[in-house]
Amino acid sequence: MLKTEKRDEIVRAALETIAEHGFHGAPIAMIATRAGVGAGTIYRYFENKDILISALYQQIEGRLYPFILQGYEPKRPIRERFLHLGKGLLRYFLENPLDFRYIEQFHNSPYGAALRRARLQASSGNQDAFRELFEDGISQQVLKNLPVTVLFALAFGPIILVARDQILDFTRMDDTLIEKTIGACWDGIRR
Amino acid sequence: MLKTEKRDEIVRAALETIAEHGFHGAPIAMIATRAGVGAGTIYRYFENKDILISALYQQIEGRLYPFILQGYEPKRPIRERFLHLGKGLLRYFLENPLDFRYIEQFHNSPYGAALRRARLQASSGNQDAFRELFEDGISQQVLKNLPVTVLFALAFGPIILVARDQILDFTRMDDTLIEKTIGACWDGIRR
DNA sequence: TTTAATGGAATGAATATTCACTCCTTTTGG
DNA sequence: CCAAAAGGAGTGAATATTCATTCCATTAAA
Repeated sequence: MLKTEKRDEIVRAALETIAEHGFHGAPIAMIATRAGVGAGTIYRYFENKDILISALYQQIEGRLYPFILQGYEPKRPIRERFLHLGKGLLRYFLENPLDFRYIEQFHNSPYGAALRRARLQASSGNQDAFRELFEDGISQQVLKNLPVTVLFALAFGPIILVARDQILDFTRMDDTLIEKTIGACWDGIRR
Repeated sequence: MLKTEKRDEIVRAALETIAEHGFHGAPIAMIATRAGVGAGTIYRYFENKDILISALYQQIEGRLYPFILQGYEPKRPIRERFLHLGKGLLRYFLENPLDFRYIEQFHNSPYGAALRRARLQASSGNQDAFRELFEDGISQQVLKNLPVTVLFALAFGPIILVARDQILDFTRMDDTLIEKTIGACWDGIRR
């Protein structure tokens, strides 16, 4: 097996295990077994578990943002841009439940809080699409005049809950329902 | 110290510790110290850690629902009822950050999923206020015709994110802002 | 043959849980 | 009314388990 393949196997196994059982139900030994690799081998690729966890998060972001921004046109009207981003995000979550679960775990842990705090300072360059959209929308008087954090919450809160529900098998979202849901989010933020 | 006081001390210490550090950053020994109690004592009141965790969750629900339902009038119009419940919920979360953090921890763990799954079967008698409200609203054509799970998401998703933001010190919500936020949630669910 | 990579047993730290004992309150017997 | 005994809550050191991480004998690559 090539070196990069082995690394990928480890990352994949870590994603699966952690998404399914949480950080604390995912011992290194279990990840190693699932990756078909010795426990010690993991430490040849990642200094320690924390670093593996952070690297995995970054890797997921590296898939998520390009997916959402595919075909995104920053010059179009606010509404259209919002629907694009919102639907993209929800679709990504629904199609990649492991990534979604992992992101949730991450954000509900000290890692996540630290990350967000860091990003409040220097904007990270990817979430900026959203921030910019909201700021544009406010100044054009298309969106409600609320703090950006609140607009974020109105837009993404429902997406997160809906995704969680589907993954736990409490709902099944089809394309029409996705459309309607993001439309409803729009109703929440628009003026 | 009376027996019930001691039990209360244990529960209080567990809430503090878990809300602050998560389930796994809250060893029994730490909870015991904070409660001013021997580690073994906890096991006189709770069979094991899992049972303590569940009991604590139920206790929080036992405070939350009465708070929200205070002054709630099931005969009033849908909109009014929704604003009442929504504002009540958000206020409770903002005023009781430990409870909120705990609830979040709980729902993002296997405990939470299991609980919700159980409740889908036999409706639990307290969340029913919300379910009833949404079902009424749909049949009266006041609310969007969407699955109840989606309406839940639209209504509570933003509340949860906004509460989390304030607790992590990313926003500060005052009364006006609470009002506007719940109003925006209403815009999301109304037809 | 030499070097690097690998696997997985060994290690030690952290943890939940148990249990033998202490101490105080209540009950009993005189 | 008092002293002795019983009951049971409380304790925290001891135990058993679970982990992340390290180490080194073995294997593969060069």
